[in-house]
Amino acid sequence: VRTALALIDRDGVDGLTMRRFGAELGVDPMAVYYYVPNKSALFDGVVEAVHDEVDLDGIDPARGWRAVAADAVRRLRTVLRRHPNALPVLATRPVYSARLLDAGERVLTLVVDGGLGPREALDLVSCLRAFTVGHVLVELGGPVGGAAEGPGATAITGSRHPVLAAAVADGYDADQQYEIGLAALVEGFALTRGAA
Amino acid sequence: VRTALALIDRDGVDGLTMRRFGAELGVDPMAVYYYVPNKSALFDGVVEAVHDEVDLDGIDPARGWRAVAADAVRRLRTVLRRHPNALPVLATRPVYSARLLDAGERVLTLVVDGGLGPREALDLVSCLRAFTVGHVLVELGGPVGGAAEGPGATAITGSRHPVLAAAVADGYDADQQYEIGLAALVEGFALTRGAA
DNA sequence: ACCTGAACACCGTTCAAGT
DNA sequence: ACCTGAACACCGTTCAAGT
Repeated sequence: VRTALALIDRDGVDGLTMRRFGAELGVDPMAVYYYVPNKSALFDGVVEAVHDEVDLDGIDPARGWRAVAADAVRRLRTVLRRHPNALPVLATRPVYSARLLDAGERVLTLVVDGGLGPREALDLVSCLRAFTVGHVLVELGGPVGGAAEGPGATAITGSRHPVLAAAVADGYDADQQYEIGLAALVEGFALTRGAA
Repeated sequence: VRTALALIDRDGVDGLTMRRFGAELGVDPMAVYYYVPNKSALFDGVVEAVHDEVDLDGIDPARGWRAVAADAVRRLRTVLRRHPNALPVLATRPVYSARLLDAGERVLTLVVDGGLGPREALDLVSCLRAFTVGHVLVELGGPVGGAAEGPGATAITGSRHPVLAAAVADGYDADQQYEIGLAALVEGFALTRGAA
């Protein structure tokens, strides 16, 4: 599974091929099928492997649920950005393995220990997670300010897109925007669902 | 392009094949290449087609930027949910066509007319968009409360996942959770970046 | 200008066969 | 138990050829 992830990191999702995978392992391509039922299961393994990189240690519930939830999801973001090629797989494949369920429980427990009710914790973490995945998805898709690659790409023109141009005028920083959204989501949640 | 989207809606992303596409059009499979350079361009067309379904008419800036932004993104969500099979394509492919840029400008203009600065409008809409796409992505991936399909799927067990079990105890409603996150993001944005 | 069909270099997966 | 290799039914794309 580790080699599968490495292959995706290097060559993209389409670069992971049962044949290439076998070659990388120095083995007949079809030998893989003895250990893995099919390519789909291999992808599931990759999803788990990426999530395993998220380090939840050292998050202190005593700092309160806002800090806990924000930190947990920041760490997820860091890992996601480390594997840009694997992200489409992550975002697209729902995997309900015991390992992933355990990780979810762990995060929720931290947030609950930070002072939120179970239901509120789940809603908050789910929303933060959705925001994080979505944000990294567009960030890695290319800069919002145009400059996109490929044919058919169009740049922002001040005459045709005055508001967009004005918005992007003094730069565009994905990290900064992520923090803005993160803060808004957490504070807004406190406001509308608020506990302490 | 319309038939391409229909094919995806019916048979999934992998169901869209140049050969099948040609067949659906009642034409030699390879005739498609006269009109479209490659499959990638066809996908770009599909992304545009889906976005075109988002109806921005009748959103009244007079109701203020909060209502405008929330409504715009709710309408996006409705469209995304209408094309579950196309969503992975949407989420994954950045397309910077003139058409999509125009649509973005239009939304931003509405929000700015609703009383927000250009930069704030871009940050808010980007974050809302990321949240919306991410949320629909997990919603369509399957219910969070387990019940996932496929082998290796595990259910939540009260003993192993007490917090998760407690959180899901009285049901789980994706629409409701989306509205919670949406409200939190908008209100939190008002709080931290606030204009009127 | 528009379409055809053969061909090329790949896929994922199955399966009988080897050790 | 673990690996091989031929085979099957597909892919996307190119290209010479037809009308």
